[in-house]
Amino acid sequence: MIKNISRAVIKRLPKYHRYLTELLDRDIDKISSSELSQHIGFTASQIRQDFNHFGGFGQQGYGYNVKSLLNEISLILGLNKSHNTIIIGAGNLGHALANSSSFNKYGFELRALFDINEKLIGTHINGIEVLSFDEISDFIKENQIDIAYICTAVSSAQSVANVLVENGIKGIWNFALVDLEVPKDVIVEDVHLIDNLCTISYFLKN
Amino acid sequence: MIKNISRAVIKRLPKYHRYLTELLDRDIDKISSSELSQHIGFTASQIRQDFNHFGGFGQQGYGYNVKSLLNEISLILGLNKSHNTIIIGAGNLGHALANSSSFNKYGFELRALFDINEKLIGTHINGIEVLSFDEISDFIKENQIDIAYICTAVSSAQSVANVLVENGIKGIWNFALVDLEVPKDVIVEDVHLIDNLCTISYFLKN
DNA sequence: TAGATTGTTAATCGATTAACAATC
DNA sequence: TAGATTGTTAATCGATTAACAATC
Repeated sequence: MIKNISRAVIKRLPKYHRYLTELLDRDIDKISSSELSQHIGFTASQIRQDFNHFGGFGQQGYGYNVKSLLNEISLILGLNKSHNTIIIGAGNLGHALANSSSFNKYGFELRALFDINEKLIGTHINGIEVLSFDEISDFIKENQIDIAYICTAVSSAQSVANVLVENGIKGIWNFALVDLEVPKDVIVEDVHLIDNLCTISYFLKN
Repeated sequence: MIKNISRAVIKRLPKYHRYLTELLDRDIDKISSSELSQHIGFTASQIRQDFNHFGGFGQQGYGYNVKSLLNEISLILGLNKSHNTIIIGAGNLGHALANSSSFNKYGFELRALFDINEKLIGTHINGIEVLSFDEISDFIKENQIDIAYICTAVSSAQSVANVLVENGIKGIWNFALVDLEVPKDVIVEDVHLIDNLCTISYFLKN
């Protein structure tokens, strides 16, 4: 994809993906932008614009073929191939993420967890081993890891990120409440959960 | 607040809050929009616009007083008073959220977890009891619960939401991968974690 | 008073929506 | 061919940025 697609568009793609998967499961093979609009909540116009950023996937007078549209969106999102992932920090959150089955369905395959706590090292979570953080460099290289989830305390998140970057990790999913500094070719997605609660709190008042 | 403030503005407030708290901890009592801009990454112009949606908190020629600005933002977000919360679903994710200490710091106080699994009922997580889902109506009324976190499977999320709504809950933090249908006076914030991974996957390709 | 920085208006930019010609 | 619905251009809307007068 050479064109610069806005982040807003990209953020809508997973929702399309999810709903189209559901349609496919229900053996529905055709959908129009207006039908999609009713179910998904975006306007039909926006839906057509979104798809046309990547080329026309539909057919005039007919609509979109569910299977091929889903396939195109999977390709755009890079979900056609699987990703090897690791978790750094095997605390409660690391545990929860390691146990999440839905990531596997999308091809995000957890290869290891890492921690510095001796008591955790060597244990298994959902069949995946917790390794010593000291081994992370070798592990990343040997296992072609694409994406790392940072589930550590705030105090160690940046130094963990540095190690990840040094070892060539290009995708970081950061759960620590800190803005990581990384080279700009490294993708960081932050999940600052407390921000969500603040939003709820704001709207409860209003 | 009568004016309709855009969601984009609200979503930036927690970041201001976080950075101002840090400044306060470092005993810095004054900051200008341009200094704030350097640290936080938004433009100085946007920062001033953001604050002026709620009234002028600064002083010309001086800047903003950290303490009073932080106080104003706390008030806007409704963080001056605490919120009673509950978690529905005491699985891995429920566990992780129950153990998160940062929510307490912002005044979100967990009062109970609920589950239907007999083995979990009666146990404690981080000192908070897991109760039977059957008791939820009484509990919500007796404990003035404001916000509920849905950490159940997709299949039960909507029915859980229905029960919450019936019992007057106005704020729902939904971790299940489903779009809940609720009356429009109920605030729902979704955390669809897989969407984040899809975004990372997209940008890794590009 | 002079310098600094806000508050606020105007200009720009980008995203969404509307409209309709193209075409299946 | 007639009807339906896309692809695409144009219009609108909203959010961000720039500029500067107000004022501490």
